Amino acid sequence: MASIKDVAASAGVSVATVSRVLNGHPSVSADARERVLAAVAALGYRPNAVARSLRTDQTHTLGLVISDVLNPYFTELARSVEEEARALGYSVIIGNADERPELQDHHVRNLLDRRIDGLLVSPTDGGSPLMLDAIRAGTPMVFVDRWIPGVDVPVVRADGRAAVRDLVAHLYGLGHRRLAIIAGPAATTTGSERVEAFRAALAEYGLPLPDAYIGQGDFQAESGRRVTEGFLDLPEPPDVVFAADNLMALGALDAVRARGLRVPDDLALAAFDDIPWFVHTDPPVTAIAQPTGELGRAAVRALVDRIEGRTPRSVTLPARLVVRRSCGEPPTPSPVQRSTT
Amino acid sequence: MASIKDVAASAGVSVATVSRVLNGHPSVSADARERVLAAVAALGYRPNAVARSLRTDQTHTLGLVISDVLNPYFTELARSVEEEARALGYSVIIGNADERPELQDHHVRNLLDRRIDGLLVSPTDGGSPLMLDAIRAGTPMVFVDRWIPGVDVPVVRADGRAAVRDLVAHLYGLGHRRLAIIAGPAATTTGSERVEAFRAALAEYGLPLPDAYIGQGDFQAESGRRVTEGFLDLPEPPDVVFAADNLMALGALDAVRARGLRVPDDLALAAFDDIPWFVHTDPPVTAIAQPTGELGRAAVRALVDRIEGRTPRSVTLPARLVVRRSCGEPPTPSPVQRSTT
DNA sequence: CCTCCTCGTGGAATCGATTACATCCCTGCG
DNA sequence: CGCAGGGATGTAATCGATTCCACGAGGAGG
Repeated sequence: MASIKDVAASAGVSVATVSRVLNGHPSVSADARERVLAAVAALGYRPNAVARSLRTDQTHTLGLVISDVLNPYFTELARSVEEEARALGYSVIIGNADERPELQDHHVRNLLDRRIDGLLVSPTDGGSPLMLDAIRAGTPMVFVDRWIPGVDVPVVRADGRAAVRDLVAHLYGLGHRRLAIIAGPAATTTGSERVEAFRAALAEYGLPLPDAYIGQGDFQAESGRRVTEGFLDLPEPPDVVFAADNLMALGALDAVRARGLRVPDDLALAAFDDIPWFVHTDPPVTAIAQPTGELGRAAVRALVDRIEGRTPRSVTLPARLVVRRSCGEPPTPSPVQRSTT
Repeated sequence: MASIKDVAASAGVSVATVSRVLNGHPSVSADARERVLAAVAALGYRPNAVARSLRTDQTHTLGLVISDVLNPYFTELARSVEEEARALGYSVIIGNADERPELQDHHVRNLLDRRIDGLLVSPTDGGSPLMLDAIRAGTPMVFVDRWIPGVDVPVVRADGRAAVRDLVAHLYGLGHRRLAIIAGPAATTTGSERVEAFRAALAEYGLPLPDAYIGQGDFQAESGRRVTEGFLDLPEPPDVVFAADNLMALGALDAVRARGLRVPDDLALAAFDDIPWFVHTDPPVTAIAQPTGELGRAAVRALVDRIEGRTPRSVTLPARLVVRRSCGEPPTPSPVQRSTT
């Protein structure tokens, strides 16, 4: 592969001049510029990004470590992150942690070794020593969706509290009184926050949230299935389960179906995170939708602000309830937004 | 960030010795090795992958350019690719082409500039000049899922012909005679092959495939919707539509639902690519399942073989029919595999 | 006891870019 | 006509690693 030296030789100039032409430096004669450009075209020369990065100490690359690529929510997030990054002149390397802290560390280490300019993380746990070190060392970082409490890193996320309150209102209106939740890992902020929001909303209606109605999941489908089976085996099973993410809702659906029971008649279901498939499941699933694309874009903007020396801001956007049929018919005629499809 | 020089200074040895220790070169005294390791630990030193790559001309990185990250099939593919690559000591940079040739070129160029060791591509079109040049220049490359005819690049893919035949047998057995297909872009191999396999299978039953029953889609949900509406507007609408990928099937479902019609009574539906959600849609969707994980792993192995100087092999694995309820009840009692859930 | 290897080690070149600094030439002004 | 200033260009240092080569010390064999 042709290098800058080959171009210089072919154009009859020095490498410095070639570099100047390529970087738009003003003081280059029209003649030299022309010859260089011709040589570049003739040789099909492309600058070696590796060499450039070594010299400039910039890779124009962002790292994105997400909890689970198979989760459509994170897929959409990754997509919007890449789009916005591309628009700002950055590439993105995605690391999939699969909800496993040691895999998350693997990716963080790998990305750091590659000298990415900044890191976007949706932490799988409360923060490994590695991650804490990276923050302390000043690695530009932004948390997205989930975060690690107690560290000074901007956070871009959705606030689901109002939507959870709307959901509980909706459920209460439909006559449900025994509400259960499939929680995410307590080590994640989204895992614990969603339970707290749910508990607070229930309290407003004087409803309890007994321990037996809090199932411990791990944001994966299998745990949703297991927890739901546990709920159904209870002497007094809940009327509704609220899954803290879409994959656990899928697992819950599996479990209900495997028992030959029906949603919402035997057990109602709602989920955090809305995805296109929820429109077409049997029945369509009532869910809390996050502004996923906007979160991804805002996260990139914050990170690039930090990288380029501006002051990044934390961003919190509201989530909203999308009522479908999985909690009972007909939906209460309320000001709450209805699904359009 | 500490460099190899800092380590050398702190250990009281030369950079050459540090490098030898780090790379497991044999001729280093136990004493020196110990001092170097201590210095590495004390400084928290991590080798700069950028510098190393410049010198060794290897990045230990694979590029993966896929057609659409939002398509669960490709997400699963990406995941298995990353897993296998990691197991073999490589990282993966994913580029999402969004079914747009110019975006595909953007990513190929970007990956080439970063001097990735090899490229895994699921081409969105018949091959841009850029891609053809890269192949000619000897870039290690492997096609996965889709490929470009006429070039000497190993292909890892699933053969769906037998499964399509099984599907047509199933449909015929249920009494369907007017079968239509939502095709993918003709410029992609999977786009045209699936139509051909469908046409061939229909011919075995003496059924025609009129042009009006071939809808041109682009593998995205919206096109599935549009094409399905066209079918429904026909003076003689089809009994069944077969969508060439899962997203167009989703669009078809949307279209049917928007008209207040029902699957399978008013229009039966089958899809190429099986995904977890198809179990829970209303009704569960009959689909052709590819061995996605195995495809991803085989593709990585082929590419790494090529990179490390061994001879890569093309791989073709069979797809299989998974019967559910979207084409009618009850499924014919046939030797064909039934969905277990 | 001398020579020859081998082992451990350091010095320095190298990968492909960017960029500070030096140089040269030309123009404009006093 | 001479000198200052600025534009165009080249030389060389630099980024952080790897690796070839040379060198010194020490052990083995004659």
